[in-house]
Amino acid sequence: MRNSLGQRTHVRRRIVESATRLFNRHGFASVSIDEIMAGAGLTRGGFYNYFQSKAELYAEAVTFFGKDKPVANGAGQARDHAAWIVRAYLSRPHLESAEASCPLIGLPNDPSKSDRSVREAQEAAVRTMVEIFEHGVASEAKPTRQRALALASLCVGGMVLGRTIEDHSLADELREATMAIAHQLGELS
Amino acid sequence: MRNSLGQRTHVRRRIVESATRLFNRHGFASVSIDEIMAGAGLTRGGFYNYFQSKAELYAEAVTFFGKDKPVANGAGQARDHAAWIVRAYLSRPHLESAEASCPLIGLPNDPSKSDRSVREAQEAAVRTMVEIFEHGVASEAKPTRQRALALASLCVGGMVLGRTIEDHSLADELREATMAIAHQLGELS
DNA sequence: TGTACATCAGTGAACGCGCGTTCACTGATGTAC
DNA sequence: TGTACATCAGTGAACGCGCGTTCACTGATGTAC
Repeated sequence: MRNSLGQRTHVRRRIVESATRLFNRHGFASVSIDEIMAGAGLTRGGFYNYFQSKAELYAEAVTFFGKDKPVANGAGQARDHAAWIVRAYLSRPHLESAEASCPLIGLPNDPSKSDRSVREAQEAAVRTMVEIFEHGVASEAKPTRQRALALASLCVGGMVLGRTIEDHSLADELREATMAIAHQLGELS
Repeated sequence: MRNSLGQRTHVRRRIVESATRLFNRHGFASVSIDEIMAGAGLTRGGFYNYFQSKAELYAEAVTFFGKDKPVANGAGQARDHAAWIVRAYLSRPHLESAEASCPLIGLPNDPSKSDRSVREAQEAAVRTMVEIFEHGVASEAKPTRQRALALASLCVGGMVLGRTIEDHSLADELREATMAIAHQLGELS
């Protein structure tokens, strides 16, 4: 199975995609390399042909969070795009989705034990999120940065809490209350 | 060392206190029974004289979160007490403290893998927090419940993000922005 | 009061399991001739 | 075009470690007499 460079690149991307899906949903510690590789259609041992460690892959998966989102570029330039993002972020599909998710929701419990690269990637993800909100908040809503920071807290907090609640009606109530306040905050609607 | 019932109760409380401190700070998975027992001045093996499993202890430690806080009873009846709580919750000491913390900040990454009792305890902690805010929000700030739910999201989200950020100036900025918006939200200041 | 025995909180070694990581091997593909 | 060999992506067994849990043991305290 000696594959060309194109094959290698393709396989590598499949691993990163599988990892992104799993890490963003379950967090660093709760995902095994076995699961990641199975998700990419491979077996455990091949992992180290592509990455030096689990932490390196995690950092790579998280680093690009947001970077490739449509809202982060192009179509996302409109000043009210924060509204769109908040609605998507705090939507029921995002709450319940087993697929797409945000890495900030499943942050490792104890970042102090993590690699430097892991922490840097997480921090960069936070900055990216805040920047997206900062550019997306209505320009007349000042101070813009303060609101962007609070929006980040609201979105992440709402999802963290929502995911721990099994009672669907309470989870929905929390999600919708958070969304309503977030919209007020950004003067988004 | 055959101790009286009073001794047993005392030792048991020491274990729970040690566990609360560690779980609230680091989360369920990142704390070992060794560490908990060392924190109580004992060794590993004795743990099962007091608890059936790590999950049972975690549930007990989390269940009483907020129940014994001064803000939750007595002095906390004043209508603006949410202001006091929010300030304490989003304070720099709480962000940086290695001691006191809130179990909701270090929620296990993957609650779906946890015991039923663990999830129920977490859910109860969320409800407690929301209730405290609901009673503490200024009565003229309506809808009270919606604001209480959003406050919970803000507080937890702010701390989760703040704890992942190493850059102190960014962490402080986020903390303060979140606090400012929270105060506006509860019409608290 | 003193002695023998029973109890049981606490100890620390050991077990089992999951998982990150390593490694010897395989077999399909590419290259040399 | 066909054959022999080299490469290396992928495999799966094995290793090492951490940690939850179990268990045989110890030794201080309480009780019976």
